[in-house]
Amino acid sequence: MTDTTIPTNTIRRLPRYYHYMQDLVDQGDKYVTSDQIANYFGIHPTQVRKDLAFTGLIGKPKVGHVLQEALESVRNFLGWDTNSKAFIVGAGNLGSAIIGYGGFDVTGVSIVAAFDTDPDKIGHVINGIEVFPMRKFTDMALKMGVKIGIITCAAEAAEAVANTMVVSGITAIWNFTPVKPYVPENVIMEQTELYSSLAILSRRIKELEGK
Amino acid sequence: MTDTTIPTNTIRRLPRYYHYMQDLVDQGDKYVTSDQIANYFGIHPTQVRKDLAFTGLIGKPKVGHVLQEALESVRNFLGWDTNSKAFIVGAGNLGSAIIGYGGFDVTGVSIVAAFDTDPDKIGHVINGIEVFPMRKFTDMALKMGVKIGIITCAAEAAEAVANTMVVSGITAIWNFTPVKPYVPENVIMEQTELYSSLAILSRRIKELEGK
DNA sequence: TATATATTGATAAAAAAATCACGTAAAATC
DNA sequence: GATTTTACGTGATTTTTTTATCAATATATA
Repeated sequence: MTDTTIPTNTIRRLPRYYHYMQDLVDQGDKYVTSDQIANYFGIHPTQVRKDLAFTGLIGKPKVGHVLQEALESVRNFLGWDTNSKAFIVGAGNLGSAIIGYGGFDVTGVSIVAAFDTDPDKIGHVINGIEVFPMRKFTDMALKMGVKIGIITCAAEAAEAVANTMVVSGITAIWNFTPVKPYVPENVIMEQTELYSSLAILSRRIKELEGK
Repeated sequence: MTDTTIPTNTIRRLPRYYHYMQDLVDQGDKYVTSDQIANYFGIHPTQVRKDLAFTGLIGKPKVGHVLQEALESVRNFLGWDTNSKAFIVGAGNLGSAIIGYGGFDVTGVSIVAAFDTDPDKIGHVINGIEVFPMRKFTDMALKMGVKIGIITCAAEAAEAVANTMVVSGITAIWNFTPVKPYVPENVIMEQTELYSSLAILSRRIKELEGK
């Protein structure tokens, strides 16, 4: 319906609201106001309203939002209400951490198989997920209709892995390497660079010291 | 000198440029142009110029930048030229992944000790880093003058851990939990939420399907 | 039932970020 | 040596994002 693209920042903030609202439910609350959320995160109430409005949520004056409705609305908006399978390539430390993270359950994404080229890793089971040889990727992905691929291998291999993913019908890639693999336009790529966060930290420290 | 605050987005992009430029060096190049970087990342050349200008770098028309100079300039700007120690709290999957990541070397940050409350984890050595009981945190941090803290424990413990960090002289916190602990203003906090990335992915998939 | 209050959604204003456009400088070519 | 080309830096412009304002409305209270 809405043809406007959703700001990435909005999408980034919503999971936080979600988590906070879940906490409120757990402690027995039934309602939440935008001001409450804004206050908790130290951001502007109007921003929270705008963000929530994107999900189609409408609140009641003087009351705010019914938590259950709000949670559902965000869940639905983010696509967390449909289950989808993911393959992960790279069963090293980072891969294992992602596999074992557990926190993704709520997003409806479940990692169903891991892949690696290292013979020492193949055959192992991490948190219930088996590690298969990389050459089986395409076959299995096509057969199982997997659409999400996670890249946690070494940077040098990322380009090749991304290529394999594309030809295997993967339409969304979550890439943890600092490399930016070339993929067709219709493939969604989300890059999480661990050291860009560290960069912000060390830069801010430097700024502080300069004062 | 410059009293203007640096846009976070600039700081986030610079490590990517850095990595790309490092690759160019590795393949024997001596120079790089903004257009080259922009082209590689699919962004606007002016943006690259502006970003690099923040680091104080000035290029030569028709040539671009000497790679070695550019790398050094970025490194210096990001504070990657000074070594600093970090403590990590939570030696589970994610913590182990961060400890074993290795990619942080270039940033000058080195993780020197891990902490946990789980007796099963205490005493273990992960990638050369020993896991200490949490109660030793403050003592060790003060003694070693550690300024960076990384939180990879369970969300429920994050608030308490952050408090401990603050009283232990930590001035910069990298938080992987979805909780937003309260810290004094002078403490820098950088939040990496793994599932906010996943949120973007599943939302974009949904948008695509809607078309 | 009337009035006060809190919180909403919508719209306007401000701020920030990204892009464009232009003049300039170094190298390459003629 | 003159001309062309390429890439630079920077100020102006556009776009996007965030913040402020305000009328409307549901609840609580008198």
